[in-house]
Amino acid sequence: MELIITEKDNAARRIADILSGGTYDSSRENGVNVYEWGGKRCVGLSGHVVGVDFPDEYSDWRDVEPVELIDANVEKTATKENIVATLRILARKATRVTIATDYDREGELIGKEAYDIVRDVDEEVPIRRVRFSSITENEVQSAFDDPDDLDFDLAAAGEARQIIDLIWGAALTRFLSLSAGQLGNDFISVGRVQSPTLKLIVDREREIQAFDPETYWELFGDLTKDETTFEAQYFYRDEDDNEAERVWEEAVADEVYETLAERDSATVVDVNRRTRTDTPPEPFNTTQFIRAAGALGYSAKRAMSIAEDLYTAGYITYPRTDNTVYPDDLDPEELLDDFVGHPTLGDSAEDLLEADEIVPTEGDEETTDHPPIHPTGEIPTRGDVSDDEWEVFELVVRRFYATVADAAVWEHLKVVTEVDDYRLKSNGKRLVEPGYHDVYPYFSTSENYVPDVAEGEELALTDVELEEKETQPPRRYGQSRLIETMEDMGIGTKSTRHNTLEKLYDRGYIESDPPRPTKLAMAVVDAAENYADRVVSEEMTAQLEQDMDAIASGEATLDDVTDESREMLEEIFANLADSRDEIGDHLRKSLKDDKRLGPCPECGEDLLVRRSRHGSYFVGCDGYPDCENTLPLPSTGKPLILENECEEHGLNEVKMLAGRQTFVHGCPLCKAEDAGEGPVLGTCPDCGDEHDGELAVKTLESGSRLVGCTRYPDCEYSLPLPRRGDIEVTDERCDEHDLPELVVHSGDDPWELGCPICNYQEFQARESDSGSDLEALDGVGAKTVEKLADAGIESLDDLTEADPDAVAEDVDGVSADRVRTWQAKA
DNA sequence: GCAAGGTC
Repeated sequence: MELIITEKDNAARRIADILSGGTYDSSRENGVNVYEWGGKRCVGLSGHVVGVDFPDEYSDWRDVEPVELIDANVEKTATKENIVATLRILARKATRVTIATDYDREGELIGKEAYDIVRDVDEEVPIRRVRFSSITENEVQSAFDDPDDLDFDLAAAGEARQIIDLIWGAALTRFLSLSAGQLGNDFISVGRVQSPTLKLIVDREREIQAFDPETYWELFGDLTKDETTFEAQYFYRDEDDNEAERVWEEAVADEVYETLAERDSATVVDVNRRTRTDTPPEPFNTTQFIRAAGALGYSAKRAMSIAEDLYTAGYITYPRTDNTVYPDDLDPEELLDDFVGHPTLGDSAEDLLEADEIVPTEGDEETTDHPPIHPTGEIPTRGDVSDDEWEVFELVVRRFYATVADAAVWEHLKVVTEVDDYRLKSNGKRLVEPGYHDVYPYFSTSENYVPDVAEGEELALTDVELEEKETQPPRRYGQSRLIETMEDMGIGTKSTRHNTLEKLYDRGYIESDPPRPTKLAMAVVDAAENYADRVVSEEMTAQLEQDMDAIASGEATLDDVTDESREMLEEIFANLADSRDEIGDHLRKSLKDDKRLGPCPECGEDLLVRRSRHGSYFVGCDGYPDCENTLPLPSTGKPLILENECEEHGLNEVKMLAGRQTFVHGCPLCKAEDAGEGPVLGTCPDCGDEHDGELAVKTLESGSRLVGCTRYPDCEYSLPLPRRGDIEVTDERCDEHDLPELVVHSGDDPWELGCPICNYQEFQARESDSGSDLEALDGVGAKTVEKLADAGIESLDDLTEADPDAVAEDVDGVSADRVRTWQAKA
C-alpha cells in the first residue's frame, strides 16, 4: 500500500482523480478524507499539523522572565491532532510513502513534518518526495514518474524561521506586555512581520502630523474653437527647466491673472499629437488580486475569504500564489471555449477567440508554488453564489480575458497656447483602440476632448480663474497599498499579509479604513525603535532570508543561524533591563490617551471609553471610584474616538464602527442630555431587587427605541420595540411580569404589542422554529433549500451524513465539491 | 494569553 500525502484535502482529491483516472473511492477517518484506489491511498494535511512552542513550565507570563525564553527549549507539538492520528494509522499500513506537499519552502517543511510523523511509527518504510507546480495531468504524472528525496536542508531553513520568530516574538511581546501591565486579552505584541508593517503606518502618520501646508496658486482658462470649449492651464518652466503649474508667490499669480483676464484670445504655438500603447494587465497573483478587489470595495480579508470559497467550490484556481506567469499547460483557447455561450461572460470570450493568435501577458515572477489565479472553466450558476461571490468571480474571469486581449491605444493631444509671454496648455486624450478595456471594464477609460487646432490659430479665451490651493499631507496607506508595500519590502507571504493587517486591528494598533494608528501603536513603535530596532525593520526579514538560503544550500546549519539570532536578542535584553519602567509608563500613558474623550463635567478628571465586564462599551470617569459619572454608548459596534471635539463640552466625538451599519454617535454628553428617556414601566427583572433598577422606554440616538434599565450601562437588560409608530402605555398589566401592556399606533390599525417581555419571548420562540438551518451555509438561499429538501436533505445533520456525489447527481446545479465544502462548514 | 506560517 502506497501512501501519498498532500498539503491540503483539495490537492489530495485532485491528485487521486488524476492518478486513478477518476476511479478512486473516498472515505473519512477521524474527520479526514482518505482517497483510495488500486493499492494507493492519498490523504491531505491542513497546512502545518505541528507547531513550535515552549515547554509548559514557561507558559505563565508572570513566573518567567521574558529573557529566559531566549534559551528555552523549543518543542514541536501536534496542532491538528485528528490529522496526525490518521496519518499515524495510515503510515503503519504503508509500504511506501510519497510526500506531495506544495512546491515551495514552507511545503518542504510541511513535508518534513509528515516525514517525522511517519518515521515515528515506521523506521524503515521508504519515503520519497514529488514536486509539481500545478495539479494537471502532465505535471503530476511526470512528477510521480520521476520522484525525488525530501530536501532536509530546505526544511531546516523553514524550521530556523519558526524558531527565530517564536523566540523574538514571544520574548519581546511578553516584555512589553509585562512592562505596561497588559496581560490577558490586551497584551502588546511584537513580531518580525507585524512590527515593520505597523512602523510603515506609524511613519506615514508622523509625516502627516509633521506636515506644514504651503499655499500656492493655479490658473485656468477656457479656450474655444468652433463652439467647442476646452480647458487650459497656465504653466511655466522652473529652474530645472521642468514644466510647473503651481505658482508659489501670490504677487506673481496676481500678475499672470491680470494679464490673462484682460485678454480675450490666445495664440496656438505648439500642437503635439502622439499615440500611446496601453498594454493589458498581468495575470493575478494574490497581491494584485487583493488590489483589484479593493478597487471594487472589498477589504483584503473579505476578498481572500470569497476567493477561498470560489476555489473550494472549484470555480477558480488556488488563490494564494506569487506566480504571474501562466504555466505551459494552460491552453487559453480551451479556457475561453468554456465561456462561449454564457449569457453575460460569453460575448467577450467569443470576441477574444476571433484573434489570429492568443498570447497571454506575463509578469516578472515565475514561481513553482501555484499558477496565477485564473478561472478553472467551471462556471457557477448565478443563483448558487452570492452577489459578492459572483462579482469577484467575474473579476477573475475578466482579468484572465484581459491577459489574453489586445493592447489598447490612446491618442494624446497637447496644445500649447500663448498670451504675451504666458503659456497655457491643454491635454486631450482619446481611446482609439479600446483593446482589453472591452473585456476588462475595471480601469477608467475617461477621455478628455481637445479639438484639432493648428499652430498660429487664434482661440477665444474666457473665464480665466485664479485658484488658491494648499499642498496636502501624504495620504494614509489603504489596505491594498499596504499589502503591496509589504510585498515590495519582502515581508510576510502571499498567505499571511492580509492576516497581518487583521492582527493589527485586533491588537488595537490600527483603527478605521484606511487604517490609522492608535497612540498605543505609536508608543510600541517608539519603544521598538529605541531598544529593538531590528524587530521593526525589514532588515530582519532580509537577513533571515539570506540565512535561510545559506541553510538550504548547506553553507550554514540551523544551529549556526538560531544561535546567532539568540545572541542578538540577548544583547537587546541587556539594554532593555534598565528601561522597563520607563517603557511601561509610556505605553500605559498611550493606552489611556487612546481612550480619553475629555474632562469629566462632575470632577474634572478624564472621561474614558471603557468596556464593561459583559463586553459592552460606555464612558466612565478616570476618577472612579471617587467619581461615578458614566455616560452610555450605543450597543452596536466598537467606538472610535474622532479628532473633532464638541464645542459645548470639550469632549471628542465618537463614531461606532459596525461594518455597514457604522454611524457617528457624536458627543456622548450631548447625546445623553438629548436622549429621550420615556415613561417608566416597572421594576427591572435583572437588577430591580438588588439595585432598584427600573425599566423605561428609551429612544436611542440612531432613532431606534427599546425598553431598557435606567441603570444602564451598569445593567444591560433590554427588550426590543418596533421602529415606527407611537407607543401607548395602557393601564392593563401583565400578571406574570407586572409590566403595563403596550399598544403601537402606526397607520390605521393599532398593534397590541402587550407586555414587552411576553412579546419578546414569543418572538424568540418563533425565530427558533422557523426556516431551515441549511440557510446558514454560504450561498444557500430558499431555492437551494427547496432543491435539497426534494433530495431528502432537510437539515445540516442530513447534509453531513449525505454522500456528496449522490447529492450532486440528485440536485441540479450543486457540485460534489460544494457539498464537501458545506459538510466541512457544517 | 506570546510569532509567523500553513490551511478551512
